[in-house]
Amino acid sequence: MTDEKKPRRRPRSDGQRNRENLLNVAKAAFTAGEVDIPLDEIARRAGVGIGTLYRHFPNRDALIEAVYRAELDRLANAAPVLAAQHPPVEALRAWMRLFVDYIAAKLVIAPALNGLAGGTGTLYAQSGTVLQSAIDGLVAAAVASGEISADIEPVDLLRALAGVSNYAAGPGWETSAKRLVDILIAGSRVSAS
Amino acid sequence: MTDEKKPRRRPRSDGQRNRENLLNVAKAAFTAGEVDIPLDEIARRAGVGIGTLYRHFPNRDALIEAVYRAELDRLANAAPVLAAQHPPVEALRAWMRLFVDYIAAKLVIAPALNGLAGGTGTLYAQSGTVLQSAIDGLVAAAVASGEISADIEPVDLLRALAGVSNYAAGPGWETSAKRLVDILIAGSRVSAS
DNA sequence: TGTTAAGCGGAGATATCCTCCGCATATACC
DNA sequence: GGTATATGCGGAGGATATCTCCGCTTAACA
Repeated sequence: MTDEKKPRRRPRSDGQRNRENLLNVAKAAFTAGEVDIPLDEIARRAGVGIGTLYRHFPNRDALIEAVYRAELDRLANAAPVLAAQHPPVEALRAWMRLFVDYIAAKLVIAPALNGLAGGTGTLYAQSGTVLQSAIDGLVAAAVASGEISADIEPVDLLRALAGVSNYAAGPGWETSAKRLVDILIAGSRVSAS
Repeated sequence: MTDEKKPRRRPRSDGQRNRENLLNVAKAAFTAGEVDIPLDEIARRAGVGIGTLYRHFPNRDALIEAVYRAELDRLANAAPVLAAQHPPVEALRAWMRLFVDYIAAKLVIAPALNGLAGGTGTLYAQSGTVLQSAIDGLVAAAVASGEISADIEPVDLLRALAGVSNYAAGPGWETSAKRLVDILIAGSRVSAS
C-alpha cells in the first residue's frame, strides 16, 4: 500500500502522438455524426493498429469520454471569464447559451453521450463534474446577488438543456434551446415564486 | 396501387400470445435496468426462438418502441382528464409531474430511449407524437387563459424533463425533477417576461 | 551504443445482431 | 371430423463489432 511514485521513464513520443491522432480522428468522426463508427475504422484512419487504440482507451466509452473531456474543460473555463464580464444573472444566461452552442456544434457530442447505454450515468458523473462546478459558481453568484431563488439545483439547469439536445433534430432547434434558457432563468428568479 | 384490404385470416392465437410474452419480458428487463440485454436472452426468457422475436420486431428499436408505446398512450390520455379537473396551468403542472413519475418508474424507460444511438430522433418523433399533442393541448389552454406566454414551444418542456431523466441516477433525483417542473412553469408565465 | 521497458499492431476469440428457410400448426372451408 | 394452406415457429449460421493476447519494434536512458 506504499503510495510511492516511481521515477518512471518519460512517456514515449510516438505514444503521445498516436494518442493525439486517435483523439482527433475520433472527434472528427463524432462531430460529423458518425456516432457508431467501428473502432477499427478509427484506428485505421489514425494510422495505428487496433491494439494501440485499445491500449490507450480500454473501451469505446473511455474513448468517447476522452474525446470531449477537453471541450468540457474549455466550456467550464469560460464560466469565470463570463462571470467577470457580466452581472451574475447575465453571466449565467450567457454561459447557458454557450453550452447550447457547444451542443449545437457537436463539441459536446450529445448523441455520443446518448450512445452509452447504461454507462451514461457513470460517464456523466465523471466528466460532468467540471461542468457542474462551473454552473455551481455562476448560480451561487446569482443567488448571492439576490436575483435568483436559493433552492435551485444548478445541475438541473444543465440537464434540462442537455435534454433538449437529445431529441433535437429539427432545424429550428437551436432557437428553441435558447428560448428554453430564458424560460429557465425567468423561472429561477426570486420574483417568480 | 389498389388499396384493397384483403379479408385476411384471423391472426393465430399462439402468435399473439408470443408477442405478448416478448413484450412483457422485455418490459420487465428494461424496467429492471437491463437495458442492453441481448435479444437472444429476451427470446429465451419468453420461451420462444430468436426467429420469432425478429418476426414480431424487425430490430431492437422496434421492440423498445413497442414496449413502452402503451405506456406513452396512457400518459397522453391522462392529459384531457387533468385538463377537465384543474385550471389550465395546474393541469399542465400536474401532467408534467405525472411525466416525471412515469420516467421515475421506468414506465417510459428513458435509458432505453437513450440506448438508441442515432435512432433516437426517429423513434421519438414517432412515439412522441402522442405526447406532443397531449402537452400541446395543455399549453394551448394555458395560453388561452392568458396565464402563459404564447411563444413557448410546448415540446421543449418535455424535452427538458426528459433531459433531467437522462442523467439522473442519484437518489434525490425525482425531487429535483419536480422542482424543475415548477421552474419551467414559472418561467413560462406571462408576468415573468 | 547497448539495455530495457514501453509501445506497436493485427490475428483471432467472443459476443451480438439479424437472415434464411424447412418444419409445425392454427385457421378456414368442406 | 378431416383436409388444405397460410401463418407462425425456431435455430443454425453469416456478418459485423468489441476486445485480448503476445511476439516484435523502438524510443528513452546510461
